[in-house]
Formats: sequence, structure tokens, C-alpha cells
Amino acid sequence: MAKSPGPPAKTLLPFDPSEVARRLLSWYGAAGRDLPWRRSRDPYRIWLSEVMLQQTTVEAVIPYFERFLAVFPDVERLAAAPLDEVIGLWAGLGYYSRARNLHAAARRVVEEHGGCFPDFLEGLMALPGIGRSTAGAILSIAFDQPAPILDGNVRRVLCRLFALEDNPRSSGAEKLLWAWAGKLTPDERPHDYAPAIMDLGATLCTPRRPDCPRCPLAELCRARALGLAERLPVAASKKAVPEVLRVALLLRRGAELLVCRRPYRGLLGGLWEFPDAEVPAGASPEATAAALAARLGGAEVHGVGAVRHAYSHFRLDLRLYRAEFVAASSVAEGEDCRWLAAPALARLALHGAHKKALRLLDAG
DNA sequence: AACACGGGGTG
DNA sequence: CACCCAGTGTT
Repeated sequence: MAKSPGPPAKTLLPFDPSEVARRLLSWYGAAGRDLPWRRSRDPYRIWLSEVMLQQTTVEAVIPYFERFLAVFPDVERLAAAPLDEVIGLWAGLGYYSRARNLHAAARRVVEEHGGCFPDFLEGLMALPGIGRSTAGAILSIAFDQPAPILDGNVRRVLCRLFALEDNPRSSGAEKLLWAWAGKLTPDERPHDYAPAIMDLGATLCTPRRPDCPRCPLAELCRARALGLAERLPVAASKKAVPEVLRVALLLRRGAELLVCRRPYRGLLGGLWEFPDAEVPAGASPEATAAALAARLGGAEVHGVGAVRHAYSHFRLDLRLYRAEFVAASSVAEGEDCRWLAAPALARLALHGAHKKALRLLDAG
């Protein structure tokens, strides 16, 4: 069977794509946001901001971006830093594999590319932590190439503009969205077009209550014409998240508490925490805490409260116990386990749940 | 409590 | 290719 020429019918645009770019660029000139990473076209800054913005809001990113740049003003400085310092500056942003990948990518840019970021798609995507969308953002914003992006904001804008009623994460929808994104990306001023369409999604074409009357694309928008703007994109089916019960031990030796570093791979990789353990089915938190304390040379276990913390795929119910260090134990006092007093604890890259635990302890 | 948010890894 | 994994802030 002969393959029919031309694109699949669904990718045919109901309007002139240059009209979308024209309207967006005009709107962006008047309404675009002034953000720290938009004051330069330095690929390092664009890359850093895009990686931080994966899974994170602009408001949360700004202070991290500024602090990070102050410590690591260029890719060479980042590559030369120990991983722990990078994770420390990342603590609180979440998705810590991003920090590990950032560090690994910086080292490869320095070692394999002489400190210059690749200016082509395959070169960028070969770096850890850079997928097609982040590569597109770097190519367009830093290198002014007409490369499409498809982040969450753009995905939502396109779902509405084309009234896509399928689940946008399905593989078919994903292909369509990338095709549309490519057709809409102009050859002129791609470095302005990319932030323009991202800003539209962030400020007007918002997940809830989109501000269609002020949208520069309103007259072109299929969802608006069909009265679907508020209902698109369709929500992905949600799964029930399990609840996990754990205990954390605030083991005191004088004014100091014992903290341990998590393995670099996996959940909360490289972050610090108080010793903790899952409460086995059928066991009590108290007994679990007492057993944990005994292993670590602690005694006199007392409950001091609880914190709850929501992760992407489970909820944590964390019971806190304090205990006194009474006996020498096999606790390693090496790189991954330390006794620290309050000032050092406050500076430590503790993960969110145990930061809450520390605050609760300070309050009580 | 529900939702939003890219990339990596596995089978 | 389809599916799973992963943290925090906002609403």
C-alpha cells in the first residue's frame, strides 16, 4: 500500500500558523514577564532555569536560581563543585535526580564540549536531564533556532487552541502536539516565541479559569469556539495514593542529634534525614522506634509528635520519637552519619518531611 | 484534598 | 511502546 503524501489530516492547521506567532510576539512584547533568566541568552542560564522549572513553579525557582548562580556563575564552576554542594543548593526544590543530572551534564559539557553547550538537538538530548522539550527551549531561547518546545504550559495552550479532546499524555496525542508545536514555531524570533507561548500558558491560558477575553489567540482558539476552554485538557485518570507509616528517631547525644545521608540514587537521593524506619504491618510505631533506637545505642524512647508529608506517589505519616544515646553502638560516624547540633542542623540539606520534624521539635 | 509539573528507566 | 517513578507549592 502506498503511503499517502502529506501530513495526517489531523495535523492540518485551521489557520495560518504565522498568525499565531504574530499575535503571540505582539502580546509578549507588551505583557511578557521579566524573569531573572530572561536578562541573558547565556545557554548555561537558560539550561539551569529550564531544569529548575521542570516540575516547579516560577515563584519557587527564582530564589534558587539566584543563589545557584551566585555560587556557580558558569558551567565550569558547577562542574568543578562536589555533588553534595549542588544537592545542598537544590534542597527543597524536589525531584533530586535533577540535581544529580545537572551536575553530571555540567561535567560532560566541560569535558566533552570544552565548556560550550551543544547547539543542536541530538547533542543537547544526549546530556542527562535534557529531553526534547528542554533541548527545544535551549535551542530557541539561547541559540535562536526554530526548535519547538512542549512543556506543560505549551501543552495546555495547544490542547485548547486545537480543541484536543484526547488524553494529552497518550502517545498519539503526544505526536500530534509535537507536530503542531513544530508548525507553529516561527523562523523569525524563535527566542521570543518560546517564552511568549510559555507565558501565555502561565498567565492567561491557565489550568483553571483561563482569561480568554485577554488572550491574543482567542479568535483562533477551537476550544473557545466550542465552549471547551475550561474543560480542556482532559484530566488524566488519577490513582489512589497509598499511605505509608514510618517512625523517625531524634537520637540525642548532649545537644547533638544523629543525622544520616540517604543514598544518592533513589528517593530524596543525597539528602539528609534522621534515622527512620517503616512500621511493619502489625507492629506498633512505638515498638518500631524502640527497636531502631536499640540498634543505634539509644534508650528512653518517647513520642514527640507526628508530621504528614505528601509525595507524588504516596503519603507519609511520620511519627517522631526522641531517645537518649546511652551506649556505644555500631553507628558509623563517617561521611554518611553525623552528630550535629541545632545551628548545623538548620543548614543541613534535610528533606521536607524531616525539616518539618525539626521545626516541630524546635517549637516544642 | 486535588492538581500541576519533564525526564529517566524498565519490560 | 506503554508504563512506572518522582517532591513541592498552589488552589
